[in-house]
Parts: sequence; C-alpha cells; structure tokens
Amino acid sequence: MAEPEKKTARRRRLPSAERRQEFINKAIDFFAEEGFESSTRGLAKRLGVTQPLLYRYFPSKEDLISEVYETVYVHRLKPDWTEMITDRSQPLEQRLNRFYEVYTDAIFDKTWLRIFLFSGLKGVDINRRYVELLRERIIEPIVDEARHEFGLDPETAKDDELEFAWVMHTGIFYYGVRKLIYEATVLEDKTRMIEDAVAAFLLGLRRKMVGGSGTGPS
Amino acid sequence: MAEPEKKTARRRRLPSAERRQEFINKAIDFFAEEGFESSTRGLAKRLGVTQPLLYRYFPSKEDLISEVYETVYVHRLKPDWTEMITDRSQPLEQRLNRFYEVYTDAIFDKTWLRIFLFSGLKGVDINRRYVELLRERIIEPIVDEARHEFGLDPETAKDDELEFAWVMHTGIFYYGVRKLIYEATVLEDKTRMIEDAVAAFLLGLRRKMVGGSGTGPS
DNA sequence: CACCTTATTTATCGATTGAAAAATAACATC
DNA sequence: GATGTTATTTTTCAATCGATAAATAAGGTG
Repeated sequence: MAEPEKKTARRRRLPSAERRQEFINKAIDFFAEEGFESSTRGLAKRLGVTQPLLYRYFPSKEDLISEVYETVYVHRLKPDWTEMITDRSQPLEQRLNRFYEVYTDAIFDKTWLRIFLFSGLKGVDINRRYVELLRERIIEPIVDEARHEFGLDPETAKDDELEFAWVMHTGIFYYGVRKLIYEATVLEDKTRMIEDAVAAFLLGLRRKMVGGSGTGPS
Repeated sequence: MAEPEKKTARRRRLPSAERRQEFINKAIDFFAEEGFESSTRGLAKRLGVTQPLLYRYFPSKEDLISEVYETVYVHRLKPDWTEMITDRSQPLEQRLNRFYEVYTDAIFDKTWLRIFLFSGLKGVDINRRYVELLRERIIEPIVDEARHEFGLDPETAKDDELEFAWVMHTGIFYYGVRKLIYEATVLEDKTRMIEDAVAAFLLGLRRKMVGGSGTGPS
C-alpha cells in the first residue's frame, strides 16, 4: 500500500565554484543567527545537503568560519568612504552627514552586526583589523578635516580629539545595534539621529579646539 | 615502588549555601571568558570539583546560567543613579559628569561587559529588561533635566531628544567595550572622555531645544 | 552506450556533551 | 564511638559533536 518510497534524495550536483559560494553565503546567515558554536549538521540541514558534503569544500569547520568572516568583512568595505570625508568641495558637516548616511546603510544589517559582535567577543583577528581600518580611514580623517576646518595643524591631532570622534562614531553605530540586535524601539528617523550627533560633535570639537561658547546657561 | 597513590581526592564539604554562591560567582568569570557554550566539565575543573556536583545545586546548565545572569545584572544596579542625575542642587553638567564617572566605574569591568554582550546576542530577557531600566532611570531623567534646564516642559520630551541622549550614552558605554573587550588603545583619561561627551551633548541639546549658535564657521 | 570523473550520500568513528544513578566519605548529633 | 544525613566522587548513559572512509549516482566525453 505504501508507495515505493524512493530513498535516495535527489542530488542537484552543482558545479564546485557555485556550490562553494552558496555554502559560504548561507553559512553567514546561519552562524549569524545561531552563533558559531552551532553544529555543522544544523548548517547542512538548512543547506539541504548532508553534513559530510561540507567537508568536501572546507577542510574543517574553522576554515569555513574563516571564510565567513572574510566574506562578511570584505564585502562591506567601501574604499571611497575616506574620500567622502575628505572631499573639501563641500562643508564638513554636510560631508559627515552624507558619509554616516551611507555608512549606516552599509552596516545596519542584522547579519553583519551579529557577525561583527560575535567576532569581537571571540577576539578574532579580522575584527581587530577592521577596527584599525576604521581608525585610519574614518576616525583620523574626520579629526584631520575638523582641525583643518578650525585652522589647526592636521598633523598634531590630539588623542582626546580622536577619542571624541570615536565616541560619536560608536554612538551612531550602537543605534543600529539597539534597533537590529536588541530590537529596541529607536527613533525611526535615522537621518535626524545622524544630523544631531554630527552637529553636536562639531560643536563640541570646536569648543575643544578653539574654545568658544561655554556650556552653562549663565 | 610507586607510592600508595591515594586515589580519593580531598573533599572540602562546604555548607550548601556558601558552596552554591561560590559556584555562581566562579561560573560568572568562567562563562564570561569562555562563553556560555563552554562545558560544565570545564567549569567544574576550574572550580576544583567534579562535574556531577554541579547538578546537586542546579537542576540544569540553563538554570545555572540564569542564576549567572541574575547575579551579574542585579549586583550592578545602583538605585541612586537616578538621584544623582535629578539632584538639582548642582549644575546639570556637573551632575552628568559625576554620574558617568560612577556609572562607568561600575560597568567598565571585563566580566560584566562580556556577560552583557553575550546575553544581548542571545536575546536573553534580562538584557531587554536592563535596557528598559536604563531608559527609565537614566536616559529619560537626563532629558527631563535638560528640558528643565532650558525652561521647557519636561513632560513633552521628544523622541529625537531621547535618541540623542542614547547616542551619547552608548558612545560612552562603547569606550569601555573598545578598551576591555576589543583591547584597543583608548584615551587613558576616562574623565576627559566623559567631560567632552557630556559637554557636547548639552551643547547639542540646547541647540536642538532652544536653537542658538549654528554649527558652521561662517 | 560505455567510461571516467566527481559531487553527493550512507555509514561510522572517537571525543565530548549534559545529565542521572550509584557508591563513598565527611560531618553533625546523640 | 555509633548512627544518620548529605556533600562529593565514581561510573555510566544517550545524544551530539567534528570528521573520515566507503558506497553511490549524476554528469561529461568519446
């Protein structure tokens, strides 16, 4: 009465290169949701293939994870970010607003943020490299441009100025974390959030660099 | 020739209450370092006891983890934080500087930050509750005090003002993450970092609330 | 159609996991 | 010092882990 029940599952037999990339892409989503401690069997199930097949394409789970990191981080890197910040044909405030609009469009992605946070907690090397890259290509250029704006020597950026830029940057960054990771209620107007942060940053930086209006109401 | 090799390890046989608390306290450090996926055997080894003993005190690994969360979060809660912010006998800027000095002293701890970040990624309920508590006891009071300072109705705090306070707050918070989790080089002068952030926050907020000095240099 | 390559599955291994059951020894009390 | 309680260890189990070896079938080439 029961049907013949063909046991052997259909095999799609994709060419190697595509298959490999498909595995990596879906592994990114999988590990971002479940964490890197999740099993290769769970991943294979989601992929619709058997678990040993993964080992045809990656020598070990760790190698697969490395490729996940590499792909995730590399794909978000836009080399023209620095140019957006240093393009003096526009006012600095406008440049920063535009940059953070674009930057947050790139990284405010649930998968990316989770991978970033996971890798940071694990002390993975690529996370450190990314943070260093941020400093070189974003934080330092921002402070340099601000010093230029205020007529100071760009070469002598102070540590507290860089720190101040970090605080603004990570404050904006964490808006995405609160929204997409903690799923908290945030201001829906992202542009407004950025403009307020950038404006306060420049106000505060000018106060630090060239003195100026105090803070108290008196 | 070999010595008698007494097999049975010495047993300390601590009273139940102390033992339990000792387990929780050391479990906090253990899971903060190794992550919550680490084995109960690894934990027992660090505790200097056998693994099944853990199950005398906690019905399951998950129950132990819950106690870890509870202990970590509860121990950091200082109910007088709100009072520090709302004590109008001092200028607001001074209050905020003092509050963030104390607050960061409390949470800039490698173990606490790691547990917080882990629990956030896992979507644990207590993390959400903590963030909501932050809003009620810190973020909203800050904005209310600022509105009072600028002669506005404290009851009509706008969403963008709360968001702006969040950005400053999380920017300060992330200074600790960069230093203790990413082990990045940060400005050693924490007080300076706080003062700059708070000053810029108040400058920016006054600009938002009552208008005032623009940002551009012209 | 025959043949070869290789993508994929089946089956399995040893290690490790959370957890339970049973044995044992430390301590309190009389 | 005998006795009962219970903290602790020893032993063990079933499930799951990453990984390997062998069997199988899909597809290309002649």
